[in-house]
Amino acid sequence: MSDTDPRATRTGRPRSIAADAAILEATRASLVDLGWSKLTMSDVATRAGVAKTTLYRRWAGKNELVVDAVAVLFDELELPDRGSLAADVQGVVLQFAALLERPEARTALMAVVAESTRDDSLRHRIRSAIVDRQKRLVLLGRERAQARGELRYEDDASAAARNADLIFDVIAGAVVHRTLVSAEPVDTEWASGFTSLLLLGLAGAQAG
Amino acid sequence: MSDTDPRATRTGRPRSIAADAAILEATRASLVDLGWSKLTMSDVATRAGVAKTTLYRRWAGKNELVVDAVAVLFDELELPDRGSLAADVQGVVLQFAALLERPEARTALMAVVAESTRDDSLRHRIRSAIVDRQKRLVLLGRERAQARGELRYEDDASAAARNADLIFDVIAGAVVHRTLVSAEPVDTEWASGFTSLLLLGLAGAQAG
DNA sequence: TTCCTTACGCTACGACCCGTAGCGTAACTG
DNA sequence: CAGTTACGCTACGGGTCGTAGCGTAAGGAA
Repeated sequence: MSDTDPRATRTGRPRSIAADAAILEATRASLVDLGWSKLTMSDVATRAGVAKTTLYRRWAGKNELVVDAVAVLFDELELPDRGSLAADVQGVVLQFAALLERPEARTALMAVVAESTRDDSLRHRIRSAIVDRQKRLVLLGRERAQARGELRYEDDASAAARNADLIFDVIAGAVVHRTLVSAEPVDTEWASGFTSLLLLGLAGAQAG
Repeated sequence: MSDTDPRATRTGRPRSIAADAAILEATRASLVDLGWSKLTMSDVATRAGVAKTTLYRRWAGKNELVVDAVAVLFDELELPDRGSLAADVQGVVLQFAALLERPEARTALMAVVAESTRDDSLRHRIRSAIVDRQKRLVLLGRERAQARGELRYEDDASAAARNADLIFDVIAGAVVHRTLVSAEPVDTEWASGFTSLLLLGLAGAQAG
């Protein structure tokens, strides 16, 4: 979570896992109250009832701390089988949108992505802690659609992977852009319009 | 640009427009060298050969300054008629992607969007300075496609507006997400795959 | 238990940036 | 000319950063 994690039987006093939980919780609370830019390490430490030095012993800085604090929110994402590809897409869109409604996610997500443009290790951390958690849903949804006969099984494995990446960027990108850039709500109506656009395409959606 | 702009014949020494240009140029340079998080007002002032107080006389802070500094990059966006809707979409995707290749845009865009989640006035500034510049292209592209007969003219004006907004979020969102979150290049191949997905839909693109 | 090792809380610190006030000077208007 | 506004410069209090140093707490090993 915080550092290299050699769970080998180490000697000495172990790190308090209660402190870990308290710090991440305090980080989310601080994000809600202050937002990304005004969040400070001192404030988080105070809220968590922990010394500031303890934070720096576990996280390199604000970026890494916030990524870990927000990552757990993405564990909530699920993809129950709603019976059809369209229903599954719409469901995941609304679920992701609900996540972006949370102020701690809104203010933190774009900020850490912005930082990651100049920090490779941060980008990898975001990928494994957040992005991969979302991409699972795309792969799962495709499998189901293929099993239902709604999508073909693809021959070329690398082409299939590229396609999954494409669809992931389209879905996640559209929801994020709608929510944070256009600052308009992702309601059922929008999700339904987006779904039919994704499934039928521009001309097809207009006809149907 | 910087403030309320009552171009009424004002008395006193006028603001140096040369300083404006130097400041915005210095801001972009500082973004390239330092990135968003390490950019400081003092640094920009020094680069521009201007007193720090001059910056604060024109911009409320780092957020507003960077938005204005980056906004001009979006003036480059154009939509030459490439003969078909598909070609126009692919063209605008590649053009937007090229813009996001510039380090000053990469590091600044997501950062100011993140800040805008807690600052309404900043959000409005981004909308008028950046977002609207992009949305023009969508409207223009749709007009052309309708003139070509590739898309229907829509009866309901509000539904048409919602549809344009949807398409805008899908295109811009996908490119941004691919570039900054997935951190993969938007090359001709990806743009072509995205275009056929957008036009034909999931099933259609797979068949074709 | 006693030693060894590591984590913790606390304090203090230099470095840096923020945003503003105050001043004298420069530039333009009527 | 006088009046008005912008500019450069300096200085300041307030805040955050990230680290060092210390004594203490909590585990494992002999």
